[in-house]
Amino acid sequence: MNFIEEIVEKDLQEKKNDGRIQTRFPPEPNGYLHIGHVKAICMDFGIAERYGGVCNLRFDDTNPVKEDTEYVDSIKHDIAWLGFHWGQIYYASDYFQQLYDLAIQFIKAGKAYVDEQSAEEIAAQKGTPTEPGQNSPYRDRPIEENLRLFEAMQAGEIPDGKMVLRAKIDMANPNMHFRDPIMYRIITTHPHHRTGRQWNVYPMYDFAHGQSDYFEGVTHSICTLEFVVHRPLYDWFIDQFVDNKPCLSPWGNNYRPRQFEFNRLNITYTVMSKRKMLQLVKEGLVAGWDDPRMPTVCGLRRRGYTAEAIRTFIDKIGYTKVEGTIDLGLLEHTVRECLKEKAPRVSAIFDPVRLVITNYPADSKEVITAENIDGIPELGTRNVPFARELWIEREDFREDADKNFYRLSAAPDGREVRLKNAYIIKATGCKKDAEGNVTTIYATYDPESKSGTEGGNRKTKATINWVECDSALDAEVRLYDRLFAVENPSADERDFRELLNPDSLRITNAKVEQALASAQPQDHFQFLKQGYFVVDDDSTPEHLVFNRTASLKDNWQKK
RNA sequence: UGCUUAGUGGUGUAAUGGUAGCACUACAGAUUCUGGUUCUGUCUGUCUGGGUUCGAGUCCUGGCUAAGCAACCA
Repeated sequence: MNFIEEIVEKDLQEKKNDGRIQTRFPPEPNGYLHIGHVKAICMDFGIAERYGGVCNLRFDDTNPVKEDTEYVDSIKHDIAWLGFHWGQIYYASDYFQQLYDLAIQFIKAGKAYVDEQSAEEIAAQKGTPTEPGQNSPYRDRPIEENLRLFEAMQAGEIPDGKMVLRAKIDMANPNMHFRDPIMYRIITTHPHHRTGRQWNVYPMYDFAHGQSDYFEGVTHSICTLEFVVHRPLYDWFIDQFVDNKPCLSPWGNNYRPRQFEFNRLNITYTVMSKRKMLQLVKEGLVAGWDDPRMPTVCGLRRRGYTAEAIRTFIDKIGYTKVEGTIDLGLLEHTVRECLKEKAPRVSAIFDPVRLVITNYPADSKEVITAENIDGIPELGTRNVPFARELWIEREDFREDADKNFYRLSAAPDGREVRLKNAYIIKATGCKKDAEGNVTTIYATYDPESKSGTEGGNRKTKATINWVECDSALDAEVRLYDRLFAVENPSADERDFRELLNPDSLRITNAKVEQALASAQPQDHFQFLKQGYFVVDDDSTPEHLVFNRTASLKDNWQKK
């Protein structure tokens, strides 16, 4: 149980807010969801699910300069894909009229004023964390004038940037957010994606978020740690009108939303900033928001991460107030765990070299029945053609092998190697081209050693995989690796674009077994000894494309 | 030199005054028709000084360190 759940259980026991639990997930529709958002999603939706409450989806669309419906659609799609269910869909823009009316109330109560200074002047007066700020010369403007000017702002009579509405609080407050925060600014350059040109003034986050929570009846407004300093202001704004009669919330005068904060997610070798992701996309450093190297939900999905794996990962890392960085290795471990009992095993040869079994009849062919996953017969079987000529991995053969090399070799120790699901063979020699590269390997097989038969029970030091030459299919294989070359790109003083891993994508071709002809996008496979792969969205039966989700652990290569 | 938040193995997370545990990583061994998987074992930890207490990771107090906060972003 994490600390938020403890708070919720205590609130439930104390019957706070009539024992009601309501959360919200409040994305700004200005980018695609990433795995950091998933942590928040699992919290917001998870709390509601576990404690009999509801979690609504609320788009925090108070800045038309950055926001777009493109993002609204992708956000909804990604949440649903993750397996969560929202109650209602709301938009902060649903409350523009209520917020405007509320702002008028603030003005009438002498708690807000229209400032005509430039952004620079306001910033200069704000002071610093260690020095108090100074009052604006417009701070004590008469209420009637404030009212008239605010209405003029909304009427479109004032150009962008010429006036703002500020709360009149305390320019010397040690919390910078209390130094007369801006409540409203004028934006006429961009139409709003939902309200069009209806509004010329838009509320700032601090004046929109808490009030929206309040209008909706949110009980636990859960967010990340950078909002801790905003919490007193969140409470202050609500304090100013919470006792109004009639009550501005349908939930009554005893209801009160509360904000709680947890640590955001950081992962090694990646960035979790929407701004940086947008830059990678715009500058073509990745192929798009759904590039399989991106930490976005759509990127992870295209990479082959399952919703289950992502949710399990979030579950493992927990929620605290400690800011840290999670090992990318844990995410990879989680997806391997998830896929290992789901992904059918198939052969794919990345660097093929021909193997000829000289004592196997040239005109003969057989079909081997292989379990999709060894030891899990419920997952079915597939047919694998076998014949005299096979593709095997170049690195599975060495002319001169030492004792640490278990695989195929014509070395005089007479070693035997098993062909996965088939026969035991022994190398007899090889042919090389003028440069000395092996072009063909020759071997003999033991006809009595077929897998599943009595004679096949013999132990071999190694098993290698193969694809029969005639029936093999060609496939494009995209080998993805970590996006960044350094563990913590955000902490590096260099520009983050200089820190990209030059080997984050390697494209190669492979010979794959016939059974993959019918593979559909998003189908998961394990290429034996290579790793987990997923069929790319661009894949077609004529041009198969596989993305590497994660490699297999390899204790041998490491040495 | 302000306000806020936080310091438990390499990483993340438990222990709510009573044996510092779990997961990942690393290493070693066993098993294996994937050098995968599985199993077993090992290494490594309470930021620091003082105090309260029979007993402190936990409570009190001083210090140190880190992060966030000065957008007409959210």
